[in-house]
Amino acid sequence: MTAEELEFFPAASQGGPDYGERIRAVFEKHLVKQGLNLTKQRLRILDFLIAAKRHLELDEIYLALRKHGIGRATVFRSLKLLEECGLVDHVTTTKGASRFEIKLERPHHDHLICVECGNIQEVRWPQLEKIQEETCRKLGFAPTWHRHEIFGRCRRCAKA
Amino acid sequence: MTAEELEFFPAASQGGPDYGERIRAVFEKHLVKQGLNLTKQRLRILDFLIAAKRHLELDEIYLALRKHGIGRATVFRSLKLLEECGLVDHVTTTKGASRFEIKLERPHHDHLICVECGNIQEVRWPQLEKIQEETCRKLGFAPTWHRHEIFGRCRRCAKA
DNA sequence: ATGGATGCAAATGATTTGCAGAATG
DNA sequence: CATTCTGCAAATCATTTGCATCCAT
Repeated sequence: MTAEELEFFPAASQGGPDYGERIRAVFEKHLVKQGLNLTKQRLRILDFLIAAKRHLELDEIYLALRKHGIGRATVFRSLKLLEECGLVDHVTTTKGASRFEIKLERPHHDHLICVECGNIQEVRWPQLEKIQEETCRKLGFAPTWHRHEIFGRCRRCAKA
Repeated sequence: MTAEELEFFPAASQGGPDYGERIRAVFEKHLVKQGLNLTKQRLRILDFLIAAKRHLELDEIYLALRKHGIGRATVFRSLKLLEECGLVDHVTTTKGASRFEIKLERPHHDHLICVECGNIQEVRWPQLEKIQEETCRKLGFAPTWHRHEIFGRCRRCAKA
């Protein structure tokens, strides 16, 4: 396994200059195309996700923003819109709620999920992706997305 | 990718002589150890899973067996027991209910799930397993289980 | 004005649990 | 007899929707 084949990176690796602007532009474009509006609630939810730089549960977002009068349903519907335009992805955890993250300009990655502390570590496996694609092609299976999650105990929790 | 690296097999590849007997033996042993009993309901549920040779939803089992007076809760609790002793595994599908399958003596495999017809195709990726293990070791992550599912349209549905 | 957007509360759907009676060893 | 089991119904919990109202254009 070489360095190209295996790359780790923190969720915070996203960014660069004007990252937030680019994200908002994609969102607005999507909304306009659908005849929808970029409301302040939607913007606030998106900004919160960008700032978090990690996987958030719907309720984490809701609890943080309800002081601004934003309801759970709005968070839910905004996340849906954000997924529709490819800005956001979600991870279905074993038990409990899904976790959402910004994915624009972030390479595809898989997740190591600590069942102890809930922390999610990301890992890139370009080689695995290649094998998957080849397999699907051979089988005539047309993949739209995949989920590859390893559950266990992270370094810190494994020691404790 | 060689033949050893990539192996497909139908869910019905399980079996061989006395397969059902071996499964029942594992179950009974587990129950006895816990001071529990191998009741006729539990046996019926297990047998139904063995006979099915495919991924079943809890409700499929329930609907098939309720004519024998078996309740949903019993199916639920039996599946839990069967997972505890390693006889059964479940796949969390995108939407809807989990699907359960017998796993005794079946090699680990991943799933290609058709979002159109719900069919689940299985695939073995020994090479991928190896890479995963190595990565976890490097990161000090102690894996307990993983889930690797590709969603898309199967050959038949992709054509239609 | 008109259509989209929001928040609330209630519906949904899968999963899980409490409990009283039945079955088991 | 002392537990364990079971089925029912009801509780949970995340997710989703209906609806009256609010807001932006």
